[in-house]
Amino acid sequence: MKFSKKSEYGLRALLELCETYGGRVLQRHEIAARQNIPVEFLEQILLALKRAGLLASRRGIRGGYTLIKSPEEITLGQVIRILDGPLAPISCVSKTAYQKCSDCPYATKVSCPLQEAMGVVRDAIANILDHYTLSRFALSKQAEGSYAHHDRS
Amino acid sequence: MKFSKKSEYGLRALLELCETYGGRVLQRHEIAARQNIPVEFLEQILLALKRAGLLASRRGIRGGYTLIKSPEEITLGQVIRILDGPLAPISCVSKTAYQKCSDCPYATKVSCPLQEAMGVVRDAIANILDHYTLSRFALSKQAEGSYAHHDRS
DNA sequence: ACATTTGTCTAGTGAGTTGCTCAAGAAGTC
DNA sequence: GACTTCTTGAGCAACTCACTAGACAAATGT
Repeated sequence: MKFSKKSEYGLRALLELCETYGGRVLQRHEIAARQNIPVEFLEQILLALKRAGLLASRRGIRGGYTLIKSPEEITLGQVIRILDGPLAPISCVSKTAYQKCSDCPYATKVSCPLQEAMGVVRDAIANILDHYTLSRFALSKQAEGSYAHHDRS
Repeated sequence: MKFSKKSEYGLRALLELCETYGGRVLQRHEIAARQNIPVEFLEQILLALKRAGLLASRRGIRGGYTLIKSPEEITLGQVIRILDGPLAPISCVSKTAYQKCSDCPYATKVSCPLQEAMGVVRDAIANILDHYTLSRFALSKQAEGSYAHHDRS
């Protein structure tokens, strides 16, 4: 149940791009240096985000990347889906990439216990991540209190 | 962000063991056949659950596995942690397996945006899974309605 | 006693994923 | 047209996942 480095780097990169939103462009190496990310790997991530329509880019000496949508409009859920695929913990409960499980004996039945439980988890994750905007995300760069009640994990 | 087959199989196996709880033992091949799981793989899973104290076993011709704790006392969270490790989506927010992220520039700061966001996700997942008992899980074998509101995932 | 049937343990393995790296090319700028 | 940036694609070592295999230990039946 881990998110990949790709998502992590992507989100950290967007953090930088949020800061210069509306202003100047940022180059790969600037982002990479500030966020401590391998440049060549970061590049792939930025390209993916560009193809998904979040970023614009320019080549040449004054080139670089910019956010093309406002940080209010972008959610962590979007970004993670772009870089990591669907959020669902098992694919038979995914809304964006549903797949009937082949080996599960409940696949043909009316209800599946696993599907029931994992559906709840997926909804919870999606609910949080699809309402967590980049602007709120970038906010916690400066300050912040604590959150929610703490169980183990 | 997927759970492994190990967790899935483990939970499905426990579904069977719940049914005979307090009664007879179940053998690997019975569970495997009913739940459509490769026997030898299932074995590893059952052993792990045994070492964790959820199952007891007997060898020999009348041997097999039994649940040793009541389905009320076992949660999906426990099982998944045993088979898949910590629930936390990144290790710097794990309560059971915390690790300071080495490359993150916020690691030394007071707050990290990623940690903030992922902490919320972890709490949500843990909250659901640590309160979802095996008995409730086994319940949805017979019937069930739908749950929560549906966003994408 | 001894064969049979079960669980126990350790190691191996092929396929796929992750987290990068490299190199050649295309498009801007000066 | 030289230089700088993004763009594309391929490649690759290390690791994880989902199993598989085999030797061994204990319980039972005869």
